[in-house]
Amino acid sequence: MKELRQIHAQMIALGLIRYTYITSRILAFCAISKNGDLEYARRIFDRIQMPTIFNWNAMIKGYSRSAQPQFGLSIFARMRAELVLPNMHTFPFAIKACDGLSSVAQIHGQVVKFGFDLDVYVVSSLINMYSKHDVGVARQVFDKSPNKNVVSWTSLISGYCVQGQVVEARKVFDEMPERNDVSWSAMISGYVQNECHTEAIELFRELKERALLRPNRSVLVSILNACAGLGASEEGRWVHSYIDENGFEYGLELGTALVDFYVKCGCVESSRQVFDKMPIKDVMAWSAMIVGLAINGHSDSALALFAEMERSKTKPNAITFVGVLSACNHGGLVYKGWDYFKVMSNVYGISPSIEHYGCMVDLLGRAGRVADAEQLINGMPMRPDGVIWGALLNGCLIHGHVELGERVGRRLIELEPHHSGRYVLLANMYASMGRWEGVVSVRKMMRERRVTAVPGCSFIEITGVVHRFLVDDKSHSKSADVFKMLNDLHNEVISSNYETMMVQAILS
DNA sequence: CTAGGGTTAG
Repeated sequence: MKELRQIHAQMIALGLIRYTYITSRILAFCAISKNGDLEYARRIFDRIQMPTIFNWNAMIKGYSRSAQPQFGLSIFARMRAELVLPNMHTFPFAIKACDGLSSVAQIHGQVVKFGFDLDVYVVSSLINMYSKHDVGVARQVFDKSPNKNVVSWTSLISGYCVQGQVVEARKVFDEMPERNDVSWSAMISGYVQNECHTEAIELFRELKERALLRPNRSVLVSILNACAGLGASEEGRWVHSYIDENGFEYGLELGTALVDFYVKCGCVESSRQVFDKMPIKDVMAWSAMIVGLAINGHSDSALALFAEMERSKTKPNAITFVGVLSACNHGGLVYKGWDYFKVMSNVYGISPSIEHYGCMVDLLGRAGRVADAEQLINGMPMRPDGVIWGALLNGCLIHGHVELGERVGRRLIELEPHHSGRYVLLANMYASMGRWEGVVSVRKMMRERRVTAVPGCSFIEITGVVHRFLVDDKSHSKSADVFKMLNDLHNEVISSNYETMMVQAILS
């Protein structure tokens, strides 16, 4: 871009600017290229007296992929006001610049008016844009269109997926006459976006077995997502070796997806190895690693990595601070947590979200500072949700603040009357204080409201077999060994003066 | 003379 500006300046100096063809090429590069400069393109564009359709299209395209696609529409409107005729290249980007259902419909009118409603490119753009707002309309356009190709089919799939209609999407996927890597990718990532992780992995296995297509990067990213959601470490590790064997680079998306996958499976070392190998790291990559260290209990490493991130001049965002604050939370670092909470808004201008408040309430509550936590909640700019009150109640439970706990617990139950865990927490608090009449009243309320406690369960995958454990579950073939191990661990914790350690952690 | 659509991380 720097070189281009120099060339452009020389052209102006030499009077070559009247060679409109070259100016057009420069304009197009600035507007469209990934390392271009849309503002600069706009300045060139504004000085052209009679822009050609090529110039107009370049500007519309540039804006349509920018942060303000609406400007693309206003360029299109200006173009029409100057009575310039659009061509087939104009519409895909004018459509992409639409921000709502009504603007799509208006552009659709223009498409019909100029007779481009048979063009596959234009039609699939329309289907894609309609499906973001109303997949029914997208379907109508699709059904009416005589020229369908793999792209229009794929647009319809992602449309259904965006609307949460995965079953419909799958029907379309099964019906389509031919599929390419993007269609597979759209269907698999659609499953993942709708939390249908198992279906995503099944479809991925089908793709592998058919061996028609090599999974592309976006498929791999989506599958890693699914593996992360399921804790399917075997499948994810397979993907990792596939990535290495096939020479895929640890780019931002794929690298971050790998980091996140390992983090969610609790393999902090593997995730750190991938992270360290990533040649370029952006906010998301740093955040994934920091959050990962934090949720796996490596508070010090998480905070050290945050310091490193600051040194690398990568600007942290709201998610980064979720990681930083939860690191403080897991490490019991109350004062540091407060400091970071202030740094977040004062230094980085990030206003705390409900998640950040959740971390702080949790942190204060666990440290026994329930009054401070309550004060923080009262000062929140947004309405506290169940997570916030739950964190406070948990603090009350740990530190025996029965009056506040009771108040919060009752409030929480009214806020989420069908959430069994809230009743259980309150009942546990009564039980811990020996207030059995309280326990009985909570149990009674649950019975009357027909709220049943969902037993907590956890999964672990060992050599491809998933083992499931419920509370007090003795059905597993090795359950005697499991309970013996638990008992040994419990005794070890008791004898190693665990409480003193906790108090030190909280006071540090 | 130049150019167009669908998938992709925290």
